[in-house]
Amino acid sequence: MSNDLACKITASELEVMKLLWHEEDALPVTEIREKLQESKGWEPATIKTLVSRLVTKGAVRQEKRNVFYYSPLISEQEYGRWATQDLVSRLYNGRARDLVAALVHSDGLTQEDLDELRQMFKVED
Amino acid sequence: MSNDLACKITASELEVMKLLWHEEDALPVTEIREKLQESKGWEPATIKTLVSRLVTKGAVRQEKRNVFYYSPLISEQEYGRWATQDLVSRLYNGRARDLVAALVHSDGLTQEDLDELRQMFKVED
DNA sequence: TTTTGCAGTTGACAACTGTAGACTCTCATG
DNA sequence: CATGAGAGTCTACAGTTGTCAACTGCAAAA
Repeated sequence: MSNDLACKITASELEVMKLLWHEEDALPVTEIREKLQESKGWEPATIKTLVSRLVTKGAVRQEKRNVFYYSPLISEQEYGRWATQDLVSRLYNGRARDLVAALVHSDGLTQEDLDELRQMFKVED
Repeated sequence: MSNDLACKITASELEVMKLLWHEEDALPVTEIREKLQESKGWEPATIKTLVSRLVTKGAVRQEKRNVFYYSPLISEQEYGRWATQDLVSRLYNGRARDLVAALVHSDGLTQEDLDELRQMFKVED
């Protein structure tokens, strides 16, 4: 809703973002390639395309050192909020509580989850 | 995750589903058209396409009376669960509680929401 | 019965996605 | 300095999505 452009991250691209989010520093493609090649079985070309598209979309920064280094321009939290809000507005007419309610009433949460959430709500006052 | 085929409902198609979900009975295209034409500004052709695609996908039943009547084959809850699970698995590595946590820690919930949720968690034991 | 409007079906077409090959240029290594 | 690996860029191509027009028949109105 807010950050329109940067947020149209597709499923495949998201995998790249997740990798970048979990690293401290910017990564050279080499490393991105290595990790995703193994975990996703993608060809190097595919990975290069995804990274490029993310750069074009403004979701990733390309920083010139010897070789380009890549780091996220939008944070995981930011994207998470956006994606969640998107779901909420598309499906629950903007009523976020309905999303939680649906989650609670489905089998999506373990007892442990519920406990932890209850805890969270206690503190969150 | 579960109902793979029927669940690949796109954003536009979802608008049709939402309309159908909020009706008791099956609707003839006439009515679907009227309502969406007004609320979405879509051409009749567009609406017909969306309905057809939903039928093809098995998300909507086409029932022959004088003219075809349409009704949802998957429920709003069912789809909601699927979409939520999808988000959770794509973004939060399957940890549903993280989604809720993100929601709670963002500004996505009003005080009222929080109250109601707290209530829900109390009962939900 | 003829006409006409609209439901239903097909086709269309551009943009976006998933996936990947090919080409070029540069840097490290021999 | 020459060479080769691989980073970066371009191109490609099929499938999906958002939008819609054109055609075809049926059923109601005239």
